[in-house]
Amino acid sequence: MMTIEPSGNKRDGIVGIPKKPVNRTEKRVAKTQKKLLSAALEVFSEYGVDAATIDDITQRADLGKGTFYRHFSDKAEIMGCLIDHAIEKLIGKLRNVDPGATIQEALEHIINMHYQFFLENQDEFILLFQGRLFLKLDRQITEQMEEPFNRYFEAIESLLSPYVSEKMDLLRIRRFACAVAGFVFGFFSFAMIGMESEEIETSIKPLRQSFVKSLSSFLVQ
Amino acid sequence: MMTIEPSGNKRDGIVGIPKKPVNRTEKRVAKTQKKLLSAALEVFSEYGVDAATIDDITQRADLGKGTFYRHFSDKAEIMGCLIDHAIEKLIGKLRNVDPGATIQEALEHIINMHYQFFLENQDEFILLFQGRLFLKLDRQITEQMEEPFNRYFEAIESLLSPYVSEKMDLLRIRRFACAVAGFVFGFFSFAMIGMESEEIETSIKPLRQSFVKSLSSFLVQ
DNA sequence: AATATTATTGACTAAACGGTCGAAACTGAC
DNA sequence: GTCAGTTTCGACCGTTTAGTCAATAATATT
Repeated sequence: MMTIEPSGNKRDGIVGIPKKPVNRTEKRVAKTQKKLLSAALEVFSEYGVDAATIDDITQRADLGKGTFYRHFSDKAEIMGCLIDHAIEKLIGKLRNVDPGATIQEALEHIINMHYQFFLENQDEFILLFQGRLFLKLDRQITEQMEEPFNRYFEAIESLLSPYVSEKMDLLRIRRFACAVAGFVFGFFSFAMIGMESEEIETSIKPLRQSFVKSLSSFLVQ
Repeated sequence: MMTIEPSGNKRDGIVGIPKKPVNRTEKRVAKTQKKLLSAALEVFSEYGVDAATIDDITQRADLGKGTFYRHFSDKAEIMGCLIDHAIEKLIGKLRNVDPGATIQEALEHIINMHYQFFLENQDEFILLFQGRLFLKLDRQITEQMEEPFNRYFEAIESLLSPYVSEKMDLLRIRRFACAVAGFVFGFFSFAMIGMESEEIETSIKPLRQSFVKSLSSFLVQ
């Protein structure tokens, strides 16, 4: 009656339109998948992606081990789903910007949305940052991992393109995206061991202002 | 004749004064340890710390497996040595700053030295960044990992203390250190997938200038 | 209700890994 | 050269883990 589609479509179910389940079987399947995904997110952020085992995930999800393999081919695949999901959430936040905003306002919006996202979704923040590590690591995994990050870059690019002159090359925008992402990710990463969580909010404000000033001059110059 | 000292002193041998080996046995031991450390550094940065196995390390070092356990108690210990070493190298670069420099020059020096360090020691950069991940992860490992990072913070603090008023609280300096480290680490991390390596150098320059301006106003304000 | 289809289960297997230990190689002292 | 002390070696063992599969439970169809 209903067979779980092979590899390609699994991610679409999460990232794309969630296709309302119609009958009980589909509801059960959706529920199981959701349980697996949220259990994996917790476990990955607690133990680290590498240290986490399939048993950790299924035990936390209160499901049999075989069930995992009916939904995902391995740990890399479920991690890919989670990264996709997290990035899509972050991109969604970035998109709802006031169309009449100045460039400074747009920049502040970008940084604020990153800030908000990390505060609200610490697990996903940690996950994204773990994914970010695969730099020189195994090529297969790396290339698979980079794709959602590229979508993220493109989202920032399209958000800023209205503000820059048409002769503005993509390279500059990409540089900007790197700088913002690096600043925000990196700042929060370090802030988390360097200061208490309540201090982060007060300390980010003046720095953000200066950073926005720097960035806007970097963009128009 | 010569017994390898237990746990505590192993790190000193790397970080502190390297104590010249006098006889052939000590030379051999030093050489073995060096082989293990550089093999581990390569393997960690290629496969990731968690994915790397002891066999990976000893095979790359062309040594027997038992030899590893004669020098290090486990993977965490050898990683601790490598992180110590990398941070010490970075701190060393930070220290040789012109005593008569202005605050802007000092800030640029800090950023430049980070930049230089990462260009010259990509493996160690990746290693430090992997270490940075252990945020919510297992407490024991986390606390052990944070100690060298705190030394790093302190180095930046002492470097800047001459320039700020004596009423300047440590918290502000720590915030600054977080911002610099986050900016540099994060920028390079993202730059490595966002742009080609030759572009990084040209793109960091204008951004660094603006960043320095922001930071100095953040410090004096 | 009976049957078919699919999802779930968890015991099981094979492989991988961490860590050990006795043998062998190396070194220095005599 | 011999002997004692030390390092190195890699086969070995126990544990852990990824992945399988036959049995079972849940749902849909008739």
